Amino acid sequence: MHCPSTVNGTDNLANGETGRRSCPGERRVRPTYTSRPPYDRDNWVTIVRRGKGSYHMARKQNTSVSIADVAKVAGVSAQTVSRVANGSEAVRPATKKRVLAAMDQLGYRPSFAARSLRAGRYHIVGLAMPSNISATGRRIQFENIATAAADHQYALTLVQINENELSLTEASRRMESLPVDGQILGLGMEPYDFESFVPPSSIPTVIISPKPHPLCATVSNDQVGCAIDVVNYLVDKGHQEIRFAGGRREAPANIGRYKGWLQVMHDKGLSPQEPLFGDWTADSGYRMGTILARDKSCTAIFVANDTMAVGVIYALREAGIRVPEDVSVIGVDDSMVGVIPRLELSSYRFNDERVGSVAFDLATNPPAEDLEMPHILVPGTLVERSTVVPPR
Amino acid sequence: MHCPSTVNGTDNLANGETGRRSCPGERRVRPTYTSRPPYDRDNWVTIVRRGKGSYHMARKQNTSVSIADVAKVAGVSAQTVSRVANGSEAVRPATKKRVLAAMDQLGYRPSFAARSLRAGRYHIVGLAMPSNISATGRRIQFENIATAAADHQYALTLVQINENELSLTEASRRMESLPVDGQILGLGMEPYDFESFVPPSSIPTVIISPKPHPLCATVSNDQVGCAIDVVNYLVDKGHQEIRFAGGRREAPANIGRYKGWLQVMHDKGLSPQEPLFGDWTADSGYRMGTILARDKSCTAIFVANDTMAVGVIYALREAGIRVPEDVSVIGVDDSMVGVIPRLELSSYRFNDERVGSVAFDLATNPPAEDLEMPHILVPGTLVERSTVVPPR
DNA sequence: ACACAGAATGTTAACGTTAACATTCTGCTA
DNA sequence: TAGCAGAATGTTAACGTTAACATTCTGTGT
Repeated sequence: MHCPSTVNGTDNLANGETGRRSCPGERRVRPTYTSRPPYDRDNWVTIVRRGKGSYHMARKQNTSVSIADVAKVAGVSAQTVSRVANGSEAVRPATKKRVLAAMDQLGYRPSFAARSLRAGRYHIVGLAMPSNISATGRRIQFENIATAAADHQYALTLVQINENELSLTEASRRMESLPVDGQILGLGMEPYDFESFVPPSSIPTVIISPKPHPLCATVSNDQVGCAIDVVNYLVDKGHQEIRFAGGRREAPANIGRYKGWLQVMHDKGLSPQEPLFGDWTADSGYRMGTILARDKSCTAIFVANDTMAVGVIYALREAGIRVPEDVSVIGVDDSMVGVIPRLELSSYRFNDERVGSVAFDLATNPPAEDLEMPHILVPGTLVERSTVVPPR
Repeated sequence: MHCPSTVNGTDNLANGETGRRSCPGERRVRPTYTSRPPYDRDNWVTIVRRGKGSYHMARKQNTSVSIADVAKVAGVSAQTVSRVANGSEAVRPATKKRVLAAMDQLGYRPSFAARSLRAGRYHIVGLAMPSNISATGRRIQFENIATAAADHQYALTLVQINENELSLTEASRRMESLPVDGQILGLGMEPYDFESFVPPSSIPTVIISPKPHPLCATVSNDQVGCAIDVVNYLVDKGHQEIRFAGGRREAPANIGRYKGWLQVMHDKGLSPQEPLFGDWTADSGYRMGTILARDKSCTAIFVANDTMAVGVIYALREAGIRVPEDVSVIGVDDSMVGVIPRLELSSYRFNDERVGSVAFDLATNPPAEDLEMPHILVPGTLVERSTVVPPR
């Protein structure tokens, strides 16, 4: 993803000896620019300051210092250095001091590769995700897995999967060549090889999926449960004509929410009207809203995410329908807090933190060989704000 | 971040032999639930299905298969296996076939640890970020670094830094014990040890920072340049009374944008009115909007991000001031596309992709020892939409 | 001063891979 | 059919670390 190299005249200043390309307008400035108020945009200067003594020296012996080097300098055996490095008790204070001094002097850092070669473990979990991490849900999931890992002193290694080829097999294959103790596959959409995927024997595998998999542990937000809770809530408030405004038809999350809505409507003996489907954006919500505005009998709308819910509300209000006085609206995700002033959108908040920690847990501490594969659905909670009231 | 263990009665089904805790409401369901329309929320079933032959077999010899095992089975030397594994030409097709068969049979995977111990490289870059990755800007940065890494066949390892102790030294220390060839430190706020930080000699280090650092390469979006472009644009449209509605006072991004605004106002001989500051949220924008609504001479407002710009616009409109007819408003980030229907907010879009690729590039292919430390500011582009027009 | 227990330190080997060199094949030429 | 070049394969050693065992200290009690 390098910038097209339309390098303009003044730009060559930024091309270092390494041959790095720069983009038009990109510039290097001298270290002091922030303290020079009359910021001069066209006067690009190349900085000259360099590291001092210690840093420069350290760079010299860049070619990794090994435990043997430290041992030689400290006048002890490699094993003793290892003991000091690992905080063993059985080292005389005087020796320890000598070793620490030698480490410091040489800038010794234990080699991750050598350590994990011995240990057979990495203390890292891998996460495979599609490239557009930003999409709500995915992003939050990612963040929470990262947090769970950090809580357990694990690092997280990310493998980006091309949006267009969501294949569990491919994701897993790439992960296998990386230093990970377990892998979490969060591909969002159901990948085409979901059924046929066989997890590698070498690393525990968890799939983030609302659908169970015969050979892998799976974790997910409980989409159906979410819809059940939301629709029950609306019914409890007294609503009977509850419409469903969904997201992308084939999205697993959308399907789950739709199913839950349908089920409760049936269970309660209510007649579900034609569901609508959008594409998760506010615009598609707006479009559905214009249609829903014509349904005079409808008193509540369950929208499959908050972004679309905003669109629905705009459309309703433009059509002269008040929310919540005339029609109640509830979304999913609880993602609109602090984004739109004076909009207190009722919503459903998933427990992404829990999903992350369960996924991490299953990936690093997999169930025993002969146990069944867990399929865990994590419930969220309904967030009451002000867009749902009893019908008039 | 485990769930408090108020495990209820029915819940113990979910407690596997591994002693894993489950949360109330969490459940395991049988694999077939999605195809069982009358979804029964209270009937939790534990799945029993297990892997078949091949999978089970593979699990057996879990304790990693080495190159020597493959060699033995294939009746060749380890070196030959290595050659096959690395796609060397110099292997007779018949031999290659035997080796591949042996690999397949045993489920051989080369050991990352051993390989990188030999190679001295990992093909992984490390990224240190504060825990709340979601914050606009940071998230996008993250995503773009991940993409840049993927483009170069690198994986990305994330180290989360506690929001409350943003220390470059600490971040770097943790990174040093991980398998990374280079590190990118993106701590957001300026960490307290920015000045005193000495990068490790072992791995190339890049800081994402609008301020240069004497010992490290630095990359950043050009905040000052952004403001300069935006304010010049407003001036070109004919605006003279241009107010600034900023974000968190001490945030580096906010400071840069403020400085750029101030500079252009001075350069153009315009008199800058008192700047306002919020906290990046729509609510704070709304608050600033109510104040700005009282300034009758102001014709344009430069808001330091889009979220606040939305708040400002709401407040203005509620005060009966039309946007853009009476007052033009422009934000930064271009983050509101598709979020609010019918709002076409003019904005400034940073080139985060470029920042990510430059950061990655500097981390994996650092400038030669005796070169000056680069400090690179990446410009963005102004996005004209419909909230800026010439003043009446 | 001597024996001895236990602490401190050292030695060896192994983790899995591959570069560099060594050896053995293969097919071809004279 | 010997000789040979070059292809195919094998052997050795090293990457940096640490578990397991071996050795050497140290101080204490006689």
